[in-house]
Amino acid sequence: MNKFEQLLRVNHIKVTPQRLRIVEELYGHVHMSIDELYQAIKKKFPTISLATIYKNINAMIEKGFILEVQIPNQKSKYELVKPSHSHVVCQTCGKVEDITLDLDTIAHKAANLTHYQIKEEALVLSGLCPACKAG
Amino acid sequence: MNKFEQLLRVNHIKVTPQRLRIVEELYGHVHMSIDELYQAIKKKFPTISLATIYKNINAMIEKGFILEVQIPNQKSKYELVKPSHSHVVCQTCGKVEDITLDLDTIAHKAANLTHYQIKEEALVLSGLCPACKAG
DNA sequence: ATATCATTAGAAAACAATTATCTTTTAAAT
DNA sequence: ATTTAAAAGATAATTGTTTTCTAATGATAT
Ligand SMILES: [Mn+2]
Ligand SMILES: [Mn+2]
Ligand SMILES: [Zn+2]
Ligand SMILES: [Zn+2]
Repeated sequence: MNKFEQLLRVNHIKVTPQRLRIVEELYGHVHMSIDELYQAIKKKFPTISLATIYKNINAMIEKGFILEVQIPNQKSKYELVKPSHSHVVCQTCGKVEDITLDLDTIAHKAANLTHYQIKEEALVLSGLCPACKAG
Repeated sequence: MNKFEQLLRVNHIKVTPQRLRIVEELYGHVHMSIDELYQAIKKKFPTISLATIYKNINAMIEKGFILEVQIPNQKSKYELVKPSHSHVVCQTCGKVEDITLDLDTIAHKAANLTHYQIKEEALVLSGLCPACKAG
């Protein structure tokens, strides 16, 4: 049993070929929008329905092993859950990359200032990637 | 000439009663979704069209004096541009608050790690507000 | 103040994104 | 192998956003 099949079983979600391809795609591409997923999966799975993508993405978010990443001026991307991290986005070419930054200090400061109990942090930094900066 | 009228003129956008109400509402409520704006403005302006809200919000974003704030599990909110700041959101009641945090260190670290030129930062912290934490 | 012109508001239609419904198929447990 | 609940796929319905068109209005010049 491969790791993607395991991922689905561990999360008590039935293993189907469509779901396996979704997690395989996300593993390979890291961040994908609904439509990017749909287009990618259609190549090997021409009959898949867009509704299947939506339903499964929502189910997987519900189960907690994939995550929505909101990006300014783009459709949301989805990714497999992994250790908490932030994102940098290129305003020119749209590329999205992971970056690990320690937000603990910031989060504590925020908790002290607002008296909120902070549970999640979402940081997106936008700018120019090395390629677009040069070109 | 009041400050809202000025805000529109300074940004080279024609002053209309509908636009004045939009910026007045945003000034009063700080963060509002399209629909919250629509409902609020309809009270004093029953004939306003939803398309007018959309068109004006987009125009004002274009001009650069209002800003979209993306929030997990909520529709985007819009606010008048003011000094850069972050947001805390209550996962229970949905309340959104401003918080001023210094992200410069983080942004520089990110620039060094990724070689991106960072131009904007969007940080949203989610958790429980004091009221929901207690109740 | 009035006339002019470009822009905007409003209404409706068009378009896009997402969710719900229904039937057939399929995964997995017995 | 049989059974059963869940999922896929197709489609319709819903929701969200943009476009189009015409009448109204704000800005500018007279
Ligand atoms: Mn990521
Ligand atoms: Mn704000
Ligand atoms: Zn780039
Ligand atoms: Zn709350």
